[in-house]
Amino acid sequence: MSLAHAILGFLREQAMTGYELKTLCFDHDAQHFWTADQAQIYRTLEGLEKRGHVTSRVKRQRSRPDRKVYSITPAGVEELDRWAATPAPLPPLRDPFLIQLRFADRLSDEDLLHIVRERRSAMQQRLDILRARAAEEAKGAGRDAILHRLTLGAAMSDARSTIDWLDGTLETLSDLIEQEHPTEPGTQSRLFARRTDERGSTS
Amino acid sequence: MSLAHAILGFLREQAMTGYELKTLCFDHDAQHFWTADQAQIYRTLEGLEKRGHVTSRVKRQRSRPDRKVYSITPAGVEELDRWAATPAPLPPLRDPFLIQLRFADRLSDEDLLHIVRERRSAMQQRLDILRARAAEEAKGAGRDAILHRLTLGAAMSDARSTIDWLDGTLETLSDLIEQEHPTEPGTQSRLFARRTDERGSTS
DNA sequence: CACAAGTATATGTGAAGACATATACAATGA
DNA sequence: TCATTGTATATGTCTTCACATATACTTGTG
Repeated sequence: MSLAHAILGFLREQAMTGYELKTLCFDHDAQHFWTADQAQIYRTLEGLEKRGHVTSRVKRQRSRPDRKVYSITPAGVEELDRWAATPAPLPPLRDPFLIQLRFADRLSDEDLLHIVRERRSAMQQRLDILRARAAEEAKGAGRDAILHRLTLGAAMSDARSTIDWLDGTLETLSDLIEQEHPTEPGTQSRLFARRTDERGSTS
Repeated sequence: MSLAHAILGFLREQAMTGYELKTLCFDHDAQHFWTADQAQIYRTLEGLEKRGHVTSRVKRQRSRPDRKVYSITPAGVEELDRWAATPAPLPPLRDPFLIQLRFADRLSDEDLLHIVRERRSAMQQRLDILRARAAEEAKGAGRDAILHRLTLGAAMSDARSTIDWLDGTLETLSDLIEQEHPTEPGTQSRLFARRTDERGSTS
């Protein structure tokens, strides 16, 4: 269970509540490699406590709901290290967009180009966000900081290469469409308008 | 539900049984963009039949279990086209390996390099398989064939860029380790042995 | 001859994830 | 003052996916 180990990882850095794990860790730090639901986090914490990988103590608060602060146990640390050193199988290839593309032969030219362009723009947006985060966290030469930066780099490299592939795909498809029903010069439709920028935020 | 639409796509090309969908389609054609369990396929077919997107008729066989051949209905075709033209949200970034890397700061140098190298080799293997498939199916200039090749290209481009990132990561980590505890010339450990090939099958 | 592999469908079960909703109170802002 | 936002935990339910197992007959292999 990956989520459990991600939680152990964050708790090893600092004891925290479920709420903090969600808002500080999963919504920011881990955003580019693991996203998690609030409900899932709480239920996973329960499970970890049952297994003795974490412990909790409740802190009373007058003005707010009580905080249940979770700490990692030695058994939890051991489990995390064991898991982190065990090569995991590759995640299965599974992308709904590629299903769409695979079976897009009956789509109109407009719809076909549209879904690819939308995909590109969504990817560009993701890349922009990643770049912003990378710029923020550019400091630190310790092992931690370097590992953290490497994971960000993985996400960025992935987004970047996907965008490149989408651009190639767009060209292939444009050529195909043009070839299927050639237009006279001057009659060229807006469909084939070239992108104006290659890398910048397309927003 | 992506699986349902993938099934509709294959059935639009040809009426088939659940068994054929599994062995001919999902284990081969769709291997690089959607994998599916046999049980899932059968249950999804049931659901599609209830919704009127497919119909089935049973063919008696003396020597073998009966075949239940599924065909797509007009409603199914409509649903598929509608779905294929609707831009889907990006799949969430979620990779257990990046969790491992993010929290690998307490791993030994050996373990750290080991999981990255293992990952590289698994990716290389995936890429080799994809290349073999691309070589087999290099024919065809129709829309179908081109779209199919594009999806293969997506998977290959992804694997390739991941390998590049892993190579960069390996260098970063080697440098880091060397810097943390420098070795005298001649004492250099096997840890830092360079890869012998960049792109070929590392097997 | 025994055993494995291929053809074919189906069910049981459990984990993981997605989404909604309940509770409770404080501070902030329109 | 009324509504929203933030802090904080918890439960319910549904879908998707993964893994195991049952059934049944045939063909090929050692």
